[in-house]
Amino acid sequence: MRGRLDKRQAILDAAFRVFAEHGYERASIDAIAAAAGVAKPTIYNHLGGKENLFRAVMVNSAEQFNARTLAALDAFPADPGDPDALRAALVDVGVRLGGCIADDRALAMQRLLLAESRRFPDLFAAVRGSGRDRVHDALAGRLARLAHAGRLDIADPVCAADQFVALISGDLPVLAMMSGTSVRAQDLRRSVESGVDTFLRAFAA
Amino acid sequence: MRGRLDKRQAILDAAFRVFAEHGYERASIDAIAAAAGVAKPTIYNHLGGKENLFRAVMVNSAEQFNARTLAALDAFPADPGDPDALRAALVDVGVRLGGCIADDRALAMQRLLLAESRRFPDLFAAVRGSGRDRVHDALAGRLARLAHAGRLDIADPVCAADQFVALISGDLPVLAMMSGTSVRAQDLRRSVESGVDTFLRAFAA
DNA sequence: GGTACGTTGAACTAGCCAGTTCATTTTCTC
DNA sequence: GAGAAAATGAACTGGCTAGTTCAACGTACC
Repeated sequence: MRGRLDKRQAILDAAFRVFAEHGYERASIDAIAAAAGVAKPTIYNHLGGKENLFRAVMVNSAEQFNARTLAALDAFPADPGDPDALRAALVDVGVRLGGCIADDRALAMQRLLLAESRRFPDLFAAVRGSGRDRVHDALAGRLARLAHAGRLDIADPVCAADQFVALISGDLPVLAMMSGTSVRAQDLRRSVESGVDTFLRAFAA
Repeated sequence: MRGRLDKRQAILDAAFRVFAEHGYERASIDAIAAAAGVAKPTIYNHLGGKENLFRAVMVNSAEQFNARTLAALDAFPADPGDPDALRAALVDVGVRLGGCIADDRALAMQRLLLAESRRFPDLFAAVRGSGRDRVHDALAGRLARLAHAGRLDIADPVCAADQFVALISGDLPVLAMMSGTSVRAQDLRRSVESGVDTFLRAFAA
């Protein structure tokens, strides 16, 4: 590690923006340096080269995304009580979780990971190991607890967790990524509410 | 339209492969020409340039994908009869539909569309207008018919169609795209079966 | 203030690539 | 077979970019 921390962070932030805007190939180091307010050699001093820079940006971004997603699960109720409270609690968690998934930064990150998956196969492992699997495990644990409390009737909590996530977000993230637009809050909320309703029709005890 | 049809098709096929392998930026016209067995100027004669070529490849690919996906819905039963037959029929359709969605070519296409969505915003409209919306509409229509036949209890067929697709595929396609692997048939089948089971727990009459 | 380290702006290099040109060959149609 | 259109291989052009170099300047620490 060399150089000033504030320079390094400015580089990472700027690089994320430029990569998100132009994609890996068309994001030039010159543009990133200008956006970061540093000289081009400074980027090489700190991050070594374009590939390393991209890796650092992606790993950094994934860590933030995962932390936010796990934090969204802190709102998960151990036992919310009656069915109305259960629905409200699941909608709340769904909106929080869906908010993380559908966040513009998260979508930009995912699009970059998808676009560059062939060039950076190691990044998939980093993202999956540190994030998606842990989030789904944590969610499965919470669903199992609700089942144990007699609120849900679930045979396989891991599967139910996967389906909960699939139901609340549907294809909103992919469509937003493709269209280059943001997921609107009302669209997300509607998706979460109908997703939770379907989830409860299937799994409420 | 100039040139020989077989040359044009060879170019489109080869271009798809090279774009899928290397992404838009790193796919060189030289490489595409070599893969197609044509001279570089032939590509310019037929397709005009790299951007037009990419558009033609994507539109062509999306049309094939959409035709296949709509055809998968032809297996949808008007009224399969008893609950076991309904489940079996939905699993069959799910596997067919999921097979289209998770097909390697479809995943490659989607990854390219996602990666290049900012450069080619018009492609999203082409894909959405000709495909995804029609497929979901067709699926909603068939679900509504099952509801009318008293087999399903569905308030909103469009929403139910979206959720059916979300449940059967989950995040298998995205994970496959990110990891650069294929969706395994057994994984897809398991996802479809548990997805259909959840769907029926929620919506069976 | 002196020293060491980090940063800078400008210039450079080598490689890559989309698009173009052209004389020649091939293919197709009559 | 003749003529027109399509295709070819080779070479070229101009633009772009990752990475490098360097003298000079800026910053931090003692």
